[in-house]
Amino acid sequence: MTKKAITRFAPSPTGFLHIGGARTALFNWLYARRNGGKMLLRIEDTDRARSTTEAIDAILDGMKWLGLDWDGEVVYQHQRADRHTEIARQLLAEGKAYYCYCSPEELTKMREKARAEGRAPGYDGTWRDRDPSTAPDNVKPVVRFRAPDEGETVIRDHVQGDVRFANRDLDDLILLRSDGTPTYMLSVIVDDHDMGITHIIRGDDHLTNAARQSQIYAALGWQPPEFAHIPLIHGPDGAKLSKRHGALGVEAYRAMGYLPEALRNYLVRLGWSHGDDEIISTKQMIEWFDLDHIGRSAARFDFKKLENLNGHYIRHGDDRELISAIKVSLHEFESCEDLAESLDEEDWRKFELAMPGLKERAKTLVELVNNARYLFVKRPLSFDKKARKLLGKEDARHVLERLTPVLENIEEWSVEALEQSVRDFSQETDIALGKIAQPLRAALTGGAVSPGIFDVLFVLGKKETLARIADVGKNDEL
RNA sequence: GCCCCCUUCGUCUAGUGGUUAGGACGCAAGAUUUUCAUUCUUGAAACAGGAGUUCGAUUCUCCUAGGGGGUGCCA
Repeated sequence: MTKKAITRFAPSPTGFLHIGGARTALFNWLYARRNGGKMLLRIEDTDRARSTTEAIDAILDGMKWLGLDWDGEVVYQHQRADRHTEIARQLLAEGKAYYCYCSPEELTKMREKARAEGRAPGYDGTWRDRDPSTAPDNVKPVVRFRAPDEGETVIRDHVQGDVRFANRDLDDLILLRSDGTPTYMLSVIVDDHDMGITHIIRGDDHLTNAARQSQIYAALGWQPPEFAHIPLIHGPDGAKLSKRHGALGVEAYRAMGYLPEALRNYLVRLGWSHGDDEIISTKQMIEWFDLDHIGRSAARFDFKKLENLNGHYIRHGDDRELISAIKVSLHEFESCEDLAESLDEEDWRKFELAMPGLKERAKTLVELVNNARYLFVKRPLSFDKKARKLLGKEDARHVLERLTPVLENIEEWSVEALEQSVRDFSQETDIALGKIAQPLRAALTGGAVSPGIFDVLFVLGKKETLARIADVGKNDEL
């Protein structure tokens, strides 16, 4: 029996969970779930100055919202610093690491010089074999890894294939800073090893690190995990994702009215495929996900496609679940603050009742909520330009007058009965249905666009419907 | 500069040493329709360029161009 996969998602808490991170988390999650394994969560906060608790909260919150749950407790990397330094000392004792007394200024000069001469701009090994007794005593040293200087390091990557690096291009990286704290490069290795990680699935930007890390694994005599470096996500213009395009935190997508399942579906198709399948449920993702079908080129973020997928999941969503999703985030929807404050039990009941008609015509939850406004407005309604135009016509108002008794006489206020009666009225009076429905829509919703008119009638109820129609008759400004 | 990676419709992608190069989003046209949507039908739209290997390359190799990543006492 093969060992169960243990993956990890290891964000650094310097900002929110952006879309690229979310996809990395999703891939790790899917791979673990697919293989009956575990996905661990580790916060890479070794850079204390840049790590914030707000960022940690945002990341955890984002993952929960996306439905990506992790196994076990969250590991905070900086809390394991002692263990990391212990390994650094071991390397030092074995001669696989050494003290370096170069000042930051010297290093900068070194880099500039190398660059000017067209060489690889790494550390030149000044202290690699130098006698520590010649060290200046006013300088606190860093600890550097003694990397092999010849031969090559090859990474067998599940996405990128075999990638070869000449060892002379990889310099002696810093393990321990001059203040004694461990760097990311040391910490990841120790933690991944100690946590029993079997597969590292992370962004392409770590590919070079993988080579450096595998050298350290070798020095330690540890077996490196399997690697899968996934391509980055770019903005619509092909440049690195920035705040201008899609590099928003996942909570921003929630605030824009996207559903987590839509985002998951969109994200999984960005770089990974399963034949021609586009609409993929989470259950299917877990069944199908593999490393072999991850593409090697960067993908651009396309809001239009996300929107389309979101519309699909809204249309096919369960009414009650959609209501819950709206309840959770209504307060953060743009221009919906008023509703977040004012909706009462009865409003929510009507909202759910109207959902079948509403969900057919919204690509985001925000759009859906705004389309539902006619349900909550208080009489007398105000009318938009198109509604005014519709109701401004003499004969349109006349139609409403003639329709009123018909509606008054309806006993059973159901969509079917309503439709039957209005259609009969249309036949008898020889007035086209459109000539009835449009003024009616304007009178009842204040606009020219809405769900099916019989839905509107039904959800509003007899009393409110009649009252809104009557309001139009009394309105002199139309 | 140096190292590494990538390149199929506008976008996400499938695919194969011989295919009318497939799907999806978007776009266009049409049908349905009480508005808007939905739904359905149809259409336009791609193998970056150049060599080579081969009977035959989109597919394999090399080069060029373009794009991306790395190059920190950041992660």
